[in-house]
Amino acid sequence: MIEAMKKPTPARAAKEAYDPAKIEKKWQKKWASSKVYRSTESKDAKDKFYVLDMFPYPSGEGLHVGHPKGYIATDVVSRMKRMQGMNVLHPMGFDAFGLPAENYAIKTKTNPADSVAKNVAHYKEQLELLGFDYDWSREVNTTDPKFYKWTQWIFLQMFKKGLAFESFEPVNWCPTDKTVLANEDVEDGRCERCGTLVEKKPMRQWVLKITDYADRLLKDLDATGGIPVVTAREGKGAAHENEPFIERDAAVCIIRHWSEDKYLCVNWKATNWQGFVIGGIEKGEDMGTAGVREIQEETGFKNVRFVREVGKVDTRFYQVIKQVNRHAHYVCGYFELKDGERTDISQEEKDLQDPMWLSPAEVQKFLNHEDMKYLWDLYTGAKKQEIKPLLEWPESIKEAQRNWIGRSEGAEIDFELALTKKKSRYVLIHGYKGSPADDFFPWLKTEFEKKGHEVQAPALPNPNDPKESEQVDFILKNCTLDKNTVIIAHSLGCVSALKALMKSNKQISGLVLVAPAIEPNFNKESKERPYHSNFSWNYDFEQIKKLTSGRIALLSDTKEIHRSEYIKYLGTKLSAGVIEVDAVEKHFTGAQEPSILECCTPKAAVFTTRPDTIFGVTYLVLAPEHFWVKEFLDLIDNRAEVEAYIDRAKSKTDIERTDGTKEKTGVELKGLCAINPANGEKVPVWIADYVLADYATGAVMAVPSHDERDAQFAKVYNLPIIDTKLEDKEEMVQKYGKKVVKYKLRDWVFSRQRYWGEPIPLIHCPECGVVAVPEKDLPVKLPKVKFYEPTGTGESPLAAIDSWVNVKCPQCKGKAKRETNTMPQWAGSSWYYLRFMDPDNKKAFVDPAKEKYWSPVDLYVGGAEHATRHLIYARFWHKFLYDIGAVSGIEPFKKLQSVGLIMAEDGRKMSKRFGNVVNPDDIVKQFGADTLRIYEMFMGPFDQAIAWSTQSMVGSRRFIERVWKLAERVGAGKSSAENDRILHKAIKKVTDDIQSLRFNTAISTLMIALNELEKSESLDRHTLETYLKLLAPFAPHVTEELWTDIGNKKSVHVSEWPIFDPALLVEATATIILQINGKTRGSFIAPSGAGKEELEKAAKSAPEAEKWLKDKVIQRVIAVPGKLVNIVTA
RNA sequence: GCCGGGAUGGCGGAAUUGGUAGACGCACACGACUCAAAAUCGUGCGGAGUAAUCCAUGGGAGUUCGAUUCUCCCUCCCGGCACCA
Repeated sequence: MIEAMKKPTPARAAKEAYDPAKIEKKWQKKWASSKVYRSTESKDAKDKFYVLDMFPYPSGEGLHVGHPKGYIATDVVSRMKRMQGMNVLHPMGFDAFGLPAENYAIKTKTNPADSVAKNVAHYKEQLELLGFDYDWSREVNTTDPKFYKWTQWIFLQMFKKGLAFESFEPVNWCPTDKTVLANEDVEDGRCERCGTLVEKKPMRQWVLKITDYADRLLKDLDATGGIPVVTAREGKGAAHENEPFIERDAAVCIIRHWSEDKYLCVNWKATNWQGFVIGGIEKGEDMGTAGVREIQEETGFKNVRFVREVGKVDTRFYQVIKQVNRHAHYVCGYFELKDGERTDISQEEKDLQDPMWLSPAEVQKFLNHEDMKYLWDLYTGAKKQEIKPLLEWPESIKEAQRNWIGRSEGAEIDFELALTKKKSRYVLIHGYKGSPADDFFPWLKTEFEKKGHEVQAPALPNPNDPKESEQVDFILKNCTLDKNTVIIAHSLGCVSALKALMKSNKQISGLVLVAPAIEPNFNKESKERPYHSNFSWNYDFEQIKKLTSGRIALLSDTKEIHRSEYIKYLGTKLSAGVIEVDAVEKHFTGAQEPSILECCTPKAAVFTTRPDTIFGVTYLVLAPEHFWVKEFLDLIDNRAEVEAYIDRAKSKTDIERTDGTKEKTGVELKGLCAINPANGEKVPVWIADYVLADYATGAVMAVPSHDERDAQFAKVYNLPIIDTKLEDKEEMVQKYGKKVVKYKLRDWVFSRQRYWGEPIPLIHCPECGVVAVPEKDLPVKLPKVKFYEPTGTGESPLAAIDSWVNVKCPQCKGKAKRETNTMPQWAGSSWYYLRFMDPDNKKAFVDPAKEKYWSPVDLYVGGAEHATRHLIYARFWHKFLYDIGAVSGIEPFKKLQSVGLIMAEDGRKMSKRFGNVVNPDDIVKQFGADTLRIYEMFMGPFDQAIAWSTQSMVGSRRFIERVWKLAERVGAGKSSAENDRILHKAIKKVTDDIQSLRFNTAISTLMIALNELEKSESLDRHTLETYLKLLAPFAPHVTEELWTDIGNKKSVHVSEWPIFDPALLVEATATIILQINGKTRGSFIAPSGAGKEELEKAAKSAPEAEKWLKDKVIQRVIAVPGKLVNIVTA
């Protein structure tokens, strides 16, 4: 064999030495000009395969060798899939809005638009050196107005659905980058970009309501995918009532005749929908009961029996009336009829459908919907229900998202707050024609007095013809208005009360307006009331807000629709909460109106996962920012101390506050107590910064005997710790609270006070409020500016550009101003994968047919660091787009693979800072792109972090050179069985390994095959071709060169991927391992098909057996055909 | 603290349902070629031992005829979450 190798008989003229510099550029140009890698929506029956990289953020530093690792992987997969005959979409683009580009621009004093263009060009050059098969005709760039027009469009859709709203809550502020940050942009209390400690600042911000999707984002991580073919619904559902698409989960009933092998099928006349009886599953029903009920109602058959569940189909359809995508399951059951006994069914039902009994063969023909066909196949056993996860994602990333969303189930329990010594004073003001003896007033007075409060309930003069000044003066004369007073006014009494308050100009504790009287000019059509002209109806809302510190509640009776508009109006003017309740009697005229008492009773809701420990509560802790702390500040005994603590907590950064190792601090709210609803016990109320304001209710019932943190706190402040027996959780929740689910996920703070981002397409109009920019005016282009440095004032630099800011209101055409905040870096990347499907569309962000064709992304490859940002944001946007019917699936990325980082040779991260960056351009120059590609894929398991080693690269280079030399040996001879065996072993392994992204073992297989082929006596053209095909995805240039050298005209990259033939692997004999007592002692050759007994016999006669079994008694022999024989001695 | 993933020669790693542990590659050593070197090709390469053989997949136990693989406990490393009630 060595002889043969030494004297090769080259059929092909010996080529000059392998020189990548010569061939790689050549092929890259050829591929580009011949457009081999262009993707179009295929007309033929090819399967599509959408493989995507997380598109790069082009920094000024360019690529280092770590960046292309993921791109090489997708390139390998896309090339194999293409050769396997699939219609491949493998695009590339650039994500370039946001802080890094802007900071780079500021540093280098170039306009971000210019530096981004330069960086993108550089990135592209570097990428092109590596021979990727990207379809560059589909390139997108998030900073291109043609692209961000649609980013803005999606934002507007969210705005219209109420998912984008203005918030004034404290947010994360980075003092270095001078912008707010989303929770996701904060790492360990520091700005993820610059490492500065983040401050909490209350600021006006645009926020996306991602929390509305928390539950679905969590649940769909574990959803099963069902059968994709069946789930892709063409139909539009629920166009009218007779439509058989059902919005809930529905029971599909396969019903067998009582004596014959026939099945009941129905034809819906209105829709020509042919299938089985189907009906929605009602709340509390299972599929069996729903089916039986539905069969009885629709067909009249009385004696139905549910036999077994058949299977499930995931159905999705577009709900025409509501214009949303819907998602439900058809759960199919098999039912039998005992007899033909039947009740009459309504004419209505008869008109809808024609029932008929069909034989199994007829059923199959009859069905005209794929879901029904599929369920029938499940019933007959022709198909098996295949349950795959909807998301084939690494467990670690799913887990990171679960942690981030942080669902916890628990209970909310109200604890009433009361002053221990001081009592409140309630001033009750009755309305028109009323008196303190009427309606709920006497009852309310008693209730307050029971609690020890003082009540003043004046009988106002001339209730039947009230005059403003008379009433106001009477109130001021007879009632005490001070910091301890709560005014409760009803109907017209609200007017008197407000006027009295304004005139007194005294600070009070709170104000409750029960069904307030409507201003006469609020609604011109409202009928004239006799008292209208007796009042002046001019309120100074700002003054009222000040005097009440905003502690105003407005009670609205849901039965009084005409009043609710006015109350809502008052609510906005007074920035007060409107509480809508069912009054006992209309307009709160019942003898008891508990909702009034309820809203006067201060209650703090606590969230707990341990309601079973409620009898162990020894104190209550509120977050320092808690609503009730502000409310009671005036009424407690140690105001100064408490205020000082609140100030201290405010000045702490989050990282200081949440440091669990520090001793806990807090202050008691002296003079205040909380009442445990379970035993009526009064416990002290504390504030402490270990309770977080923005998680759950910001209040905790402290059970030091069962909670470590509470115990620590109790120890510090000497609070009682009582051991208590545990109650039944469910029972406690039922009695004292309600079940709730809380999430750690916060809404997405979506605005940035920076220049380089998509402008938020909204306009602030003094008359109309916040108005969306009309879609026809999109995109709102980012203006070119000279100064784009952040201002630090909480406004973006855009605010200084008057010509841009000042616009006409699209609604009233009056003077208005643009929103000047911009979107965060993550906006464009939340949907870019959709734009690749249809990058030039001017009418829509993606054409629905193209979206349907390419979705979902079949393989998505990128860094694991995006687990809780990009990947959560994109899922959120996708689900939203699904809900409005803009995309067809509920998840964007089917299979996700994370790339392991490539570290520098010194084991640290590659960074300019450490001076350990390896540039791919240099590597390509020295070794060639094919070598770099093979090396990066061969380094180790793809998802594992690994250190770069330029020295180790020579192995990959040698490998290619040996292939190059092997090709010189190719002869015209026929293929040998030996070569076929070598190849087919490799075909199977390489195909499987690329499929499951185990590139390192795929390459090792190719190396093994090469070693074997080198030793093989003959090398025919077919063998070489097959080998080149297998290697082509990894080393596209050299394989293409060798491929054309042996006379092929078409590219190797569009040749057919070899198909594994197991018959070629069968060998006549197999090596069987001989073990004695489980230890390997030798081996012997046996015929491949040898049975257990044959093997046992052969093993016993093997020479090693003789040696090791001398003087031993054989106790047992285990023979595994094709593998081994183990002889066990006593 | 909770959750997820790991630990195999000098190094990167392989062993797809429990069946010859160390494939493939790097490094290293020796040999061939050469005046010489590089390149290339060949041979060797977990540890101990002349050898027979014994020991070895982070440590300890267990299940099994047989364990890198399964179960339990422990140590260490990486990643996510974290005063989340």
